[in-house]
Amino acid sequence: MYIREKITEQVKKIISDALNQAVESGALAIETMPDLFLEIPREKEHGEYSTNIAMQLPKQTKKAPRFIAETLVANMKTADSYIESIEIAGPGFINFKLKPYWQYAVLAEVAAMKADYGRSQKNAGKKFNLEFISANPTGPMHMGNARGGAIGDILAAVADWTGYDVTREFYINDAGNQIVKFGDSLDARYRQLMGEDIPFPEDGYQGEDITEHMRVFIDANGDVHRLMTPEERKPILIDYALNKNLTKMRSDLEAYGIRYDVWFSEQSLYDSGAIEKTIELLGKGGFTYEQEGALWFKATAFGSDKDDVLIRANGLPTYFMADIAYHMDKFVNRGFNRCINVWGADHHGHVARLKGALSAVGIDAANFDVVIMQLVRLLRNGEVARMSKRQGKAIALTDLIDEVGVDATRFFFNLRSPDSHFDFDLGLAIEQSNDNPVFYVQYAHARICSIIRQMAEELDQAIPLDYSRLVEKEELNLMEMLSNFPDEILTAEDKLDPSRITRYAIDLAAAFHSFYNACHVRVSDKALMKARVALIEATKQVIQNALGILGVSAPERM
RNA sequence: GCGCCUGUAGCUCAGUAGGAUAGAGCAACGGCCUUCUAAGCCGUGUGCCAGAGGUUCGAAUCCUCUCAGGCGCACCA
Repeated sequence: MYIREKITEQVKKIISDALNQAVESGALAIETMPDLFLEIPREKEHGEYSTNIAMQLPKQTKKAPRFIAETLVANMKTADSYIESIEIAGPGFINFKLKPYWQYAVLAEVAAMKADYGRSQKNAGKKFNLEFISANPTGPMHMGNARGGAIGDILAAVADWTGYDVTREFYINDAGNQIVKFGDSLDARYRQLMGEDIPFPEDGYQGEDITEHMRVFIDANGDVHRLMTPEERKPILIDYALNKNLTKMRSDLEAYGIRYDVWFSEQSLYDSGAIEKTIELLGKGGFTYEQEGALWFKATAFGSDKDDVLIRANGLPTYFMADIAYHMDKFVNRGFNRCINVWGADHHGHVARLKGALSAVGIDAANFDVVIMQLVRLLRNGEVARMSKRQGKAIALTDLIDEVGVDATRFFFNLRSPDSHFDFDLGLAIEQSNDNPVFYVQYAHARICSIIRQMAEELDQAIPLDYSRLVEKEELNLMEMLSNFPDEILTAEDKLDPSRITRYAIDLAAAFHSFYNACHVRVSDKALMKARVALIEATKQVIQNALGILGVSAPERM
């Protein structure tokens, strides 16, 4: 258990013991114990911890908040604890001031745990599935996928650090209508390249990549497919181009620092019979009915405002149907305890009905959550530009990474919480990449590395390491920041908000830069120097760990 | 019409399990390199927290309504 958590538990116990004591002695009459919530006050004068419990009890106890607070404080036993003093303030806050230098413990913790500092066992033994991006495999990925990629990959890392056994998963939409369209587009380009004068389908994929696929295909295969009927040829073209696209996606994503554990094919749900099984299960539960030749799901029974089609009148299952089977596979066949998907805001309408359907097949929908990420709006010179994959006007993910860099791209797209809407001006991003906050954090790391390199020879091994030499407020503040890291990860997981880690990294870097300017490491007092080297080494380690979660490099020189 | 997200400093955003005086970065201005990386630090100013009601000892945070922007509301995915 980390120092911060240890102290929090201790303070909570002291409060609840005091409360019990007060009740037993008859000083306070309480029927239901209130939830104990400790907060870390914004103002340092209010101590390290504060509780508002006395202000939650007047109704039950029929006593004034100040009186309750005084009674509680009188019952608190703080001997052998981290608490230095307790104070009642304002309308009835109880503020706890910790004994000086409790922060030193964190330096030993970081030194001991190193690259694992910040990890916890909270979710040990549980399987976590994170599905993200899952872009249509009908063309190259665009800039919009960059945000989902950063959010998903980093949230997966966060979950991993809380003890989960994490699987990163890409759902390949290789079935359904868009594949039909894909085939039509490929076939049209094929025939055009073969010299036929035929029109391109109106709603086809107009991107240059489709034509390029067919050009390469023809180079390799000549005209052996020319005399086939389109119906014979399309599956061959689709298979060819889909494989090409998936290979490209895989390598593009690896270049973006994302490696998936599972690439899950939608088509496999049809092939394995998973879809039929799910239909049967839903039917048995009485959640389906037929109408106008289609099979419907009673989504209204789960709070939706209308029912949804599972099987179309033409006999083909909908995407929704496949998605139910897909998530059943995750929970039931593969035994995941928790499944999270990252979806763009344009799919949010799908969440409620999928949760409903999962409940219908007996899955606890509370273990399934969707992080809805607001869409990135692309600006060009301050004007809104539409992104459309079908028209091939999107900015490719690879171009973005080439121009802005992997580190800056991942950092930038994980800087704001997923539900913030944000505008992305490509010109501005490239221009700004020089004072992108990612460099601020990396710079702190490089600075530390530089100092450590130079201190290596000057350190006196004979002098014992004595943390108590660290008393400056910048030093104490830095240690406090380090002690908050484990909790920051837990909160990020709990709130499904990986952007907290990015902002933590910035705050930590800021605490270091302040320290750097206030305190020199190279000082004539060798014992002080040694203690400060220990402090910056711990800082370096935590920056590394944080950047590691973000998938951003921690350069030793800049 | 219905639903989801958002509205906080000039700009981009934190803060939203209710808490004490609402915070950062950018931009502006003024300082700091004859010992460790100035991609840095220190300082100065700015807010009807979109608006109106309500709940509460206490509301940026919870509830209701209104306004504004984004996104949905298919036998597309």
